Amino acid sequence: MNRSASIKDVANHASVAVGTVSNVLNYPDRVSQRTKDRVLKAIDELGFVRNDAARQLRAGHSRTIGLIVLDVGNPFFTAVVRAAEDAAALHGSAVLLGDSGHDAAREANYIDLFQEQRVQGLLISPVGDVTERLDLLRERGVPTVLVDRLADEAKFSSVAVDDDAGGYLAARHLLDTGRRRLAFVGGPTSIRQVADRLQGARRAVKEDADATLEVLESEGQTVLAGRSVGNSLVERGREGLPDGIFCANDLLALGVMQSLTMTHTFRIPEDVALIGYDDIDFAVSAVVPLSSIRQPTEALGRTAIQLLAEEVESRNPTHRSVVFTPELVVRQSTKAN
Amino acid sequence: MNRSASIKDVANHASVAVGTVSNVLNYPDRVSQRTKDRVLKAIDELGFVRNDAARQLRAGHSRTIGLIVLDVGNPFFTAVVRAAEDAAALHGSAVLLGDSGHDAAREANYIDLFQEQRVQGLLISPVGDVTERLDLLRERGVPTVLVDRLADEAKFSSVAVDDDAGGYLAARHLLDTGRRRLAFVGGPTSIRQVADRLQGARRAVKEDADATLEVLESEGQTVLAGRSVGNSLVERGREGLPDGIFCANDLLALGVMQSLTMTHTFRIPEDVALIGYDDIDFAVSAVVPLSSIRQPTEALGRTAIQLLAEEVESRNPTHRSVVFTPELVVRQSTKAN
DNA sequence: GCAAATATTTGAATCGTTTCATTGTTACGA
DNA sequence: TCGTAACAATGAAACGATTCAAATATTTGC
Repeated sequence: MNRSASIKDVANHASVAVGTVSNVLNYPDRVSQRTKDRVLKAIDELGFVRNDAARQLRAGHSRTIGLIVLDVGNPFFTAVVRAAEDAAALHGSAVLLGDSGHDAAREANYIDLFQEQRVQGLLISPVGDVTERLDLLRERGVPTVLVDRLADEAKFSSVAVDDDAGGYLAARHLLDTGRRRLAFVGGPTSIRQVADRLQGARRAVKEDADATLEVLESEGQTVLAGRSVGNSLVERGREGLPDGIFCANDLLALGVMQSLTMTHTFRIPEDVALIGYDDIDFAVSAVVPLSSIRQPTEALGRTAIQLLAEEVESRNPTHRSVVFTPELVVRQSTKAN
Repeated sequence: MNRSASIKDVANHASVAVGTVSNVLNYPDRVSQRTKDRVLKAIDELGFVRNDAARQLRAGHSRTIGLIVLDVGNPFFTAVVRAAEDAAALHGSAVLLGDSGHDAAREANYIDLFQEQRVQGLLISPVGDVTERLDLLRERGVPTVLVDRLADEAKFSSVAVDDDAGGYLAARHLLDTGRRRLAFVGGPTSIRQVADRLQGARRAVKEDADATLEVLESEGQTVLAGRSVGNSLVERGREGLPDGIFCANDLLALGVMQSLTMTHTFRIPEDVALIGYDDIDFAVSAVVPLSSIRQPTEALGRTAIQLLAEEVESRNPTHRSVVFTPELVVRQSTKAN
């Protein structure tokens, strides 16, 4: 069997018209039970599978939406992807996933590919700035929603998480559990996420007159970078040590934790409380389970799809931006003394 | 601009025939420079983008291949995905990615979707056994390659990694660095990967008459499961302790490491050597950098695409299975005494 | 048993591209 | 000047599904 069966083959085999087969597939109520049975039997016998290309051609658009993420390996995006897939399934569409890997050229490739596929719309976490190509897409009327990046509402809808609020939440929690000499670990501050989280932390500390915040800039956002910051803290000795540390992400926090616990000079949370950001899977299984700030990834993904659906349905292009507030997850590393 | 421009619009605008526009797009050499310029100008002015559905319909197949993985969050699959995308790009095709999340229903959905899309072929890490649906696909002549699972060569091509060899490699390394009382941590042994790795370790231990292997079954493959095994080892005290531990994956190994280092009774690697499996990103940044067994994910992805290309091109269905040998990565946790 | 109303079925037209046999054009050697 | 390649451009036919006005069957009410 070389060429797969078409609707015409099914029609012949069941001795009906092609339109009838189509009706069985799309409007079963219009067809009598008898013919429906015959047609379904023929479909089964021939192993007929709808040709989506032909269907799309006629319909003028596909039933898929494009999703371009910066890095499928990042648990944050993985979760968004999953939520988006599930939400899209409810709308009867499927998600085409592209991974730009922070590479503008790959991103451009995917944008072009998805445009040729006539996707219903596009969800994208853009590499760097909103590019020309993306603007062009918008002008051509392809509904587009930016993910994890705030956008000019005149141009795009977008969903993002409020990092300032997350920073505030983390610092507020440390303060509320009695800590007074806080430290922020993260860097470089040129990264928007890091800067916003720090700003939120500053805001919380200002509210308590007797509290202080020290900034320890790290070289990157890895476990190793965290460990190196931790080591410098250990060298300082007991008197200079902050009693509450907020790390810009969980990897940093795990590194700091390794340094502090290895020496056995400091106990977490008795001597120092420690909180991270992102609530990655490893947070719960750290030596001391790590408190963290959780981003509502499922809601983000779901909302992205919903905004996209709104754009697709409404003819006139009004855009919306939705900002989510992250959530505090308390574990042992910040238990009150 | 409501409906996007078609090739016919371009033809009118440039005052040429539709066939000529098509030639400019597909066989630029057949067209004179003068008309080519005119057509390209028209394409640009109208913002024409090829409609892939129409192209596919005519061609009878798409330029995409489907890839269904068990879990995009798993670093192993993420790496395979990336390699497959790059390799496919070289062949001029794009990858449609689906995440079954170990769920047979989602897997089935993707198989159906991809079939409607008339993908050129399918790469799949099946949930559980090779299902009926997959067999059907094969019978319908959709080239299919199984990833990370050995297959009956009469039916499918496949790429996989030799877990027995990996187990052997890990145990052999412990033995070669002077360890004699080995322990294997992993479970449940009903998982093929776990069983194979254990079997390989047994094979290595048999080669050294004075060496022993003890099996410590864990409840799952997580950090917590590892920690609980580790704790029971600590309770045993110094005399009963193995001097070399091989864990069925890195998460387990990290858990065991946490237990042993926290108590400060045992040192790694001086008292106990520890080796994991998978070489996840966290392995290098553990408290004691963890030795591990690395799977050649890039080669796996690349080869999967290549096998698929072979199936697509050759009319007669001969299948190949490629088995990769994993690689030992030595770090501090198994340094010789 | 008949007309009207309703339910079912039909099949030609359409979507946008590629293909390919045909026609038109140019250049060159005899 | 003519014949013949070689090259360019043409446009109708095909791909497979959906749509919809028209044709045909069936049911209903009287």
